[in-house]
Parts: sequence; C-alpha cells; structure tokens
Amino acid sequence: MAAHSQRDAYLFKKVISIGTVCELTGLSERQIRYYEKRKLVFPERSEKGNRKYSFSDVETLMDIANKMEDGMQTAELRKELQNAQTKRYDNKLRERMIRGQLNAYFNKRD
Amino acid sequence: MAAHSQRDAYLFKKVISIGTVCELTGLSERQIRYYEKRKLVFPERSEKGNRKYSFSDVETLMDIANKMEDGMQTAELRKELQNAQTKRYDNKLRERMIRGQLNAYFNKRD
DNA sequence: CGTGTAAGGAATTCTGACACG
DNA sequence: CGTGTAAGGAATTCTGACACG
Repeated sequence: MAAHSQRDAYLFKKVISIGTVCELTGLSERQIRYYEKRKLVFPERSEKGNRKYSFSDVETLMDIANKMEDGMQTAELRKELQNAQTKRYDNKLRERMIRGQLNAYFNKRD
Repeated sequence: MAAHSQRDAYLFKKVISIGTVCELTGLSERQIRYYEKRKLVFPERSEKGNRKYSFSDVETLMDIANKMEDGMQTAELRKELQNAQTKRYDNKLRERMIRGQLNAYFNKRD
C-alpha cells in the first residue's frame, strides 16, 4: 500500500486545516466537506476533531474542482480517482520489477 | 535568493498553523512565537493574521529545539542559522557552476 | 533570558438542518 | 445532486502583561 519514498514525506503528511485548503483550491468549506462525504478525499483529524489535509489532498481537490466544472458527478469522479491511484501503484510495481531485473543482470545489490 | 527547484515547492509553502507546528515539534506556542521575535523563524500571516509555517520552518524549529536543549542561546542560534542558509546557497551555486562546466564539456544543453 | 500562565477578544471549525432543485 | 446559509457551541489563535530569575 504505502509505496512512497521518503522524498514524498511532505506530500502526504496531513497538516493543512480546511481554511487554508479553501485558499489553496478556491473551494468552499462546504464543498470540501461534501467531497469527503462522497469519499473523494480522506483528511485526518486532529485530537480535537479538526480536519487535516496533505498537499496531495489539495492536488486531488484541484483536480476534482476541474472535473466538477466540466459537469462530472462525484460518483464518476470516485471511479476515476481510484483508477488514477491504481495506475500509480502499477507504475511503482513495474518500476520495482524492472529495477530487480537490472540488478540481477548487473549482479548488483540495493 | 530563491534558489529552489519546483520539487521543493511543498517544502517552503507556508500552510501550517501554529497548533500543528506544536504537535510536529513538541514546542509550545509561547516558545515558537518567542523564536519568531528573536528572528529565528519567519512565518507568513493569513488574511486574518494567523501565523502560517512551512515544513522547512518546522525543520528549523526542530533544529532550534535541539540546540536550545544543549544550552545554546537564541543570539548564537541566529548566527548559526544564517550560516546554514549561506552554506546552502553556496552549495547551490557550486552545483550550478559544475553543471555549467559539464554541459560545456559535453556540449549539451538544458 | 526563556518560558509559563490567566485574560479577553476575534476568527476557525464542527455538526445537523433548512433550502433550492 | 451539489451547495449556500444561519445556528450554536467548542476549540484556536492573537496580543500584551505579570511572573520568575
């Protein structure tokens, strides 16, 4: 599942509050919470229950904003987003396999 | 001045509120604001005046926390931090010059 | 010097609901 | 379906100050 390098640490760390996400995306709080209910974004919660988003979430939300403008519905968007996730995962896997073959070929280790 | 690649965009974007910085660093709000007064960190302000920090600021603050534990004072810390900044800048410069030479040697372009 | 704390106010965020469509 | 809004409460953040040392 967690196929992220340490380089991506800041991309996925959930530290941004909803107000800042509004500024970053141009979306309203209402919209952002609604997309959560429709399972398009998954913020974490602080101890007191405040939503925390990652930069990756912000990117997803900007993508959502564009697709919604084009008339896409949340149900369809959910499928798309899952597809994107899967594709990214597949790429990681492919990468790893290729690296494995190369390492074998050149007789190298990690 | 701004010698940051696009890759670093998330590292320097000021989006984290002080409460989250407390959780991330283990410092109190009081301490974080004090280090700002002593010119060790430079948060931005939201429209309503709330402090916003970057991941880079958080790293700086963790560094500060360590040095303070070792008995270092803020005045001394300020000098150190400026030095670190300068060094980083020098490295970037050196890197760029070397790249330039290599490109000239191999007759390549960006 | 560096940090805790109580103080009072302003801004933030949360939830569930009414509304329109 | 997607989003605006008013409602009331709880948590956040801000500043300037008193305190200890």
